[in-house]
Amino acid sequence: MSDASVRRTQAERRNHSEEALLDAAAELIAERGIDRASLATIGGRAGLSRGLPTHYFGSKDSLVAQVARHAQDRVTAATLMMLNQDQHRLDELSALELVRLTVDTYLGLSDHPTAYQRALIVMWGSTFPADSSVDGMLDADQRSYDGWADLIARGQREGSIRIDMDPASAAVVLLGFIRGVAAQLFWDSGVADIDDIRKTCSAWIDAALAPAAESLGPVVPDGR
Amino acid sequence: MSDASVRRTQAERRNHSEEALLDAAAELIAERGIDRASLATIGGRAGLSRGLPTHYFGSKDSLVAQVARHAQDRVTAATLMMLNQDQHRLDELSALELVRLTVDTYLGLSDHPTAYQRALIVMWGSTFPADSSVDGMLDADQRSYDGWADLIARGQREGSIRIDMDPASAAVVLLGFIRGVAAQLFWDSGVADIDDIRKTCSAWIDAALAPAAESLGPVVPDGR
Amino acid sequence: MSDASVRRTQAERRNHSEEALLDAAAELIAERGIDRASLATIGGRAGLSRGLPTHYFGSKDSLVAQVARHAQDRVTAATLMMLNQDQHRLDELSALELVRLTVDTYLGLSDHPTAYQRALIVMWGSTFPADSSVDGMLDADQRSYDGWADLIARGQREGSIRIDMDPASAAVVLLGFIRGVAAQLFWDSGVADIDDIRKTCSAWIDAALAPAAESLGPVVPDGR
Amino acid sequence: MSDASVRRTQAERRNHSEEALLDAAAELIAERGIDRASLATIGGRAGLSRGLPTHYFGSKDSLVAQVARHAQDRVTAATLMMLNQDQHRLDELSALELVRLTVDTYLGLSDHPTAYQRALIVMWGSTFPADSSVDGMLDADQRSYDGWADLIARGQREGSIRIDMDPASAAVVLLGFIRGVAAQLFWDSGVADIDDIRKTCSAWIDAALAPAAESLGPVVPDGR
DNA sequence: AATGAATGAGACTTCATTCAT
DNA sequence: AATGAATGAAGTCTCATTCAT
Repeated sequence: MSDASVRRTQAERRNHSEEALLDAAAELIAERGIDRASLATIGGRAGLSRGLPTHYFGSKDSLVAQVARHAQDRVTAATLMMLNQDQHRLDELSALELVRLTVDTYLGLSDHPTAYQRALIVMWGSTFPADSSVDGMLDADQRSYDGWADLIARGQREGSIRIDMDPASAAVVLLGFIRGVAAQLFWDSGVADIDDIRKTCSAWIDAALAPAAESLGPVVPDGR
Repeated sequence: MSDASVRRTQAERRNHSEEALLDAAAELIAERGIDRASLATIGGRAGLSRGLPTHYFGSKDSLVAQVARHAQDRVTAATLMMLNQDQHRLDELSALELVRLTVDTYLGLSDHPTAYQRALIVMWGSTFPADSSVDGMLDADQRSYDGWADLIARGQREGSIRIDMDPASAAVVLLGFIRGVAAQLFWDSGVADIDDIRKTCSAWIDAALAPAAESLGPVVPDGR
Repeated sequence: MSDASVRRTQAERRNHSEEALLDAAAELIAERGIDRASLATIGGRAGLSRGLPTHYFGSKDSLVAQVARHAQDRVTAATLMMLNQDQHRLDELSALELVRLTVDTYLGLSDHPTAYQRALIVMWGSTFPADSSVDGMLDADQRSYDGWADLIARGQREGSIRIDMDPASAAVVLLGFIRGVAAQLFWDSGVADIDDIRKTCSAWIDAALAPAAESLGPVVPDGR
Repeated sequence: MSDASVRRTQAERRNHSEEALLDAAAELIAERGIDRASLATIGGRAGLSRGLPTHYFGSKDSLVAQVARHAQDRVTAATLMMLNQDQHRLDELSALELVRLTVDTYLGLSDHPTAYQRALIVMWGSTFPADSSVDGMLDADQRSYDGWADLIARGQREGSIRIDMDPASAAVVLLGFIRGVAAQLFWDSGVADIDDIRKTCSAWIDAALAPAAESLGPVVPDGR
């Protein structure tokens, strides 16, 4: 057994090291931000040498891009797993319920967010400067947008989501909403009760997306 | 003497230079982020010397803190001005209307955001890392929270805002929402029509905050 | 067994790999210089693994030394072959004619220099720094000097080369001349016509080495 | 007096430091070659800090380019000075005499070459790799070529240089000759007597450039 | 025998900061 | 008051080399 962990093929060693580096990178990015997470520190945190991150990933940008991809995949997977654990029959849910549950699950994860979740938000924050380009975030973003927009459009077709909204606009708002709230939650969690906030968010989403019969009519009624 | 108008006092010059440095800093932070906006570049952009930022502000952290404060003040002032321009009698508005208008105005500014607005969002993004401390952002944040929470509480008292929400939680969510959407808008503005998004946001806020009669009942109907 | 032709012995494979590595090294040295030709790149260029250069040659210095030796051998061999191809009866030529022909042949090769020729010049250039020691170049240099000095001394004895010159000095000058011109040719070949330059060089050598007086008339007499 | 050296204007300090850095760079390039002369060492050798070279020159390439320019200027100036010291009336010399004297003077300098002279040769050697670009060497080269070609053409017009040579080709060969011999001299000076070599070179140049026939007799006529 | 994983020294560069002018 | 010269820490990246497989 101990043999197995000591004697490994080179491929195994490589895989293990890469994984360790990605994990360490995510942790340090979550802690310090991209710029202040140095490659040397990442190598050290992974229990490896200073030079290995560059050696494997070629450049910091490239490593960061990999972290972004990895993080996205992990978070998506985690969300899906949580959804399934909640014993919902996913295929029976309406699009609206799916949206609400996904967001709720995601924010629920935020209670004890993984390094990758935090890293993802931190990396999002790093894209705010106009000249900044966090490689790999654009792709990921686009995928997210499209996913949400599709889901919303589906909801509109099946009647679970109000139709007086452009799916694209709604996706932008929704994504901003989720990320913005998550960002607040991760770091100001002292400020307010997290379950309270989850409930509030669920209610918001319902109120905002549900076809809402008569409630929406008067919302922006006579004014603007 | 007639000199007075030409030769400004040292205090005036100092004021002017400080202002120029803050402007330049905001611009560069908006463009590159805090870490990549160097003091030398800031001095240069302001048309002043390389050493002046340190000379005036003592340290980069301190300069950044000043930018944060300055930015917050400016953005608040700009929002107020826009609100007044729209010839509303502010004191006649309900708290809900005030929230909606403020957000709408703020996002409207986002169409052509000033350097300070963008800098503010960028600096917000810089606070995401767990260990990060952008001096001056915490204060500002707290002030914002409190302001929104107060406004919401007032709305609840006067009946324009639903009462089944903790004002503190709602403030967190609201602030996350506004900032998150603004962040998306600044950099993905190509993605969707900005007016569409403003409308969507207004509708969301109404839906989320309005007392909403019967709409809330069935939202989270059977359980949670 | 029939295997013999397909399965080469290990010795053969080793030979082949070593050759491939030397070739690749020469190419990369010619392209980038010694310092910037990395062992990994050399392995890759040879179609072999990254670790093989060190494995075979022990160290970079050692590999470079081998390249130097190899290059010298190759270039000498190529020059001899060209001389023979030109169907001269080498043993009938005077020492002066031999010098002239050798130089001319060498510069003729420079029209389409091999990687080894270029590498040799590049390595020569790398010896210019005072502290530099390109292993193996010193030996090679000494051999070259001696060869030229011997040839010149022979010419002086047989009367084809003027006697008011120290053979050693003349060898230094001659070698500097050839290499310097070759270096110019390889990289500034656009500057002037290569055949023109060859002719000029031949004339120079004749003028410089021939026993004066009547020597210049017949130097480039009837032919070339 | 000591005051003067301690209290200097900033411009003086800057100038002094720049000069010191260029000198140190030339020395170290001459000793180790461009690649192995590190900026840190250059700063140290100049009695200044590690970071200053980049701080002033922006990049190593840029520093090297400045060294090249500086070196060329210095060497040219030194050669001219030597020529003048030799109490020749420069304007009375024929072009051929000028060529011979210049080369001779230059090689004479090579007895105790300055750091800049050696650096220049080393940098020339660094241009041999095909992909190499030592910024500023190309310009310098072109200027040298043109200068020599002009001088040769003038000699051909005035009759002191043989006309059966393309000035451009002759310039290439001449430059290769000088540099090649200088390269040999700097580092193999043990090999042969330097005065012998100078004489040999002078004789070569005369033999090669003089208008043939009767020219060779008197070339090294009365002594040297 | 051969591969390539891993290390760590050393290079260039950026930049906040200190200090002389 | 203001400038900018100078420093040195820290970061990214390259690469020869060592070592396990």
